[in-house]
Amino acid sequence: MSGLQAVRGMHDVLPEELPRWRQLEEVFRTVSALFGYEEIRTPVVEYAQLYLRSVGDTSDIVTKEMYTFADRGGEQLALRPELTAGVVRALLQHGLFQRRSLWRLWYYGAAFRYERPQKGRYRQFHQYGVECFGSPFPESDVEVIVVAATVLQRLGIQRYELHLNTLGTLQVRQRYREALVEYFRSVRSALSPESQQRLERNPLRILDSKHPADQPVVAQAPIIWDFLDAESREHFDSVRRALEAGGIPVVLNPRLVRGLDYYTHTVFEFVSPQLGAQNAFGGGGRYDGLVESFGGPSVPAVGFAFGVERMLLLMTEMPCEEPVQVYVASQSMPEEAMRVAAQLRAAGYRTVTDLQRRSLKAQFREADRLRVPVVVLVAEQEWERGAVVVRHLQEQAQWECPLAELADHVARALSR
RNA sequence: GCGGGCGUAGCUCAGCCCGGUGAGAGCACCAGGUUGUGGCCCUGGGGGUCGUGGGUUCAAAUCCCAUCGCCCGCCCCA
Repeated sequence: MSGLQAVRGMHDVLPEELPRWRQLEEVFRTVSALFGYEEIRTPVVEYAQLYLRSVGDTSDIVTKEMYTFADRGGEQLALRPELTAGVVRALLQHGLFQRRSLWRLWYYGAAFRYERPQKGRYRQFHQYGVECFGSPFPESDVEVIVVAATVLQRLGIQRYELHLNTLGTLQVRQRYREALVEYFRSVRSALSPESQQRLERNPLRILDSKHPADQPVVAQAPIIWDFLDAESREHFDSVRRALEAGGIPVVLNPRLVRGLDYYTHTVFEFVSPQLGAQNAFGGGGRYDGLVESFGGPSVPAVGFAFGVERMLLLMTEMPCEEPVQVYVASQSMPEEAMRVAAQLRAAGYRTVTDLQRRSLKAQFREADRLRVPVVVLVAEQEWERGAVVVRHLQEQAQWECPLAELADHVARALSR
């Protein structure tokens, strides 16, 4: 391990990629607010057992992907592998469910999983998500999905599919699970080794196995839609109708199951073929039992999370934020140039000067490289009369201007 | 955690198979051509522990082993 190297799977965000990150973050904020969602921030570190109770102990996230460690007092802590558990913990710790029966919340931050890095899969990654606590009704499922779709629309991400399914109530899920186990046992030897293991621990996950051997077996497996009771069916149909009415196209996928144990009823995933093996860049669903499983009141909830790095992979346009507007070049007069630059900044123009005492030619080259529209040239000849030269690069036009009127002249040049 | 590919200048890569000619190209960067002015062109220049460590050899970027990192698939999931 070289000392000058970021930890495996963890990445720097260099200046040239930051405009994109900022654009994402701004869209998260404005869209959340548009729907009345409030931001919540929770610690990056939690007690490790928090995740055992929420994500489920059959999930690999908990069994082998968590960064855990003991602090100096011997407490087992964990870097958060996802953010929902921490949000629920915070809500309960501060008694927020006693103050209001409905909470619309959003979060944004880093999460950590100890996995083998791949395209779109990192050990430190970022999630943006929203959670709606307090409504058992399909309107809230729909609202949350519409928030997600609005975010994508504002970011110009278009080539994706929204996959939708239902897991039904806990009872439905239980009965379906039994039927699945029975079926997969009967064809056990045809399954991949990984899926044979999953059969005991988490049989639903076999459905979205990508292993070639599993494909034909999965295609013949029982379908959850045949197990839905009236309540589950009605909830599912209602969500579908509303999304259709809202002009949000969905792909119904009976084999979509989500990794985390706490989902009931609606589950959904945003997928894109551009991402390779990690083709899902966002997902969520309803988790009515989660709050209660923490020892809290019975509060229904729906939510989703986007993987920020995966969204970045889908964003083709690079927004250019706050480009420099004026370059103050000088003929061996760095101090005067700094004063002129200060004057322009005071007038509100984003302005830079040369800091390397380079030739005029080099300064103009730099201005051109920065795509600065206007160069102000400070040179002895004009300076003696209290003037400078204003040059408009693209139009190759330049004129002399008294120092006192510089801001006006720059304004005029910039408006061309 | 499992299987495979790859690490040579800031970037993209050639050289590696058949060890030995001064470690190269394009782009980028710097300077000059234009002693008050950019983009194009010309000329020159800076920059490399050939991922790291060990081994084989008279000699290793080149062969062998280990290790770290990246990429692809499985797993997992955002």
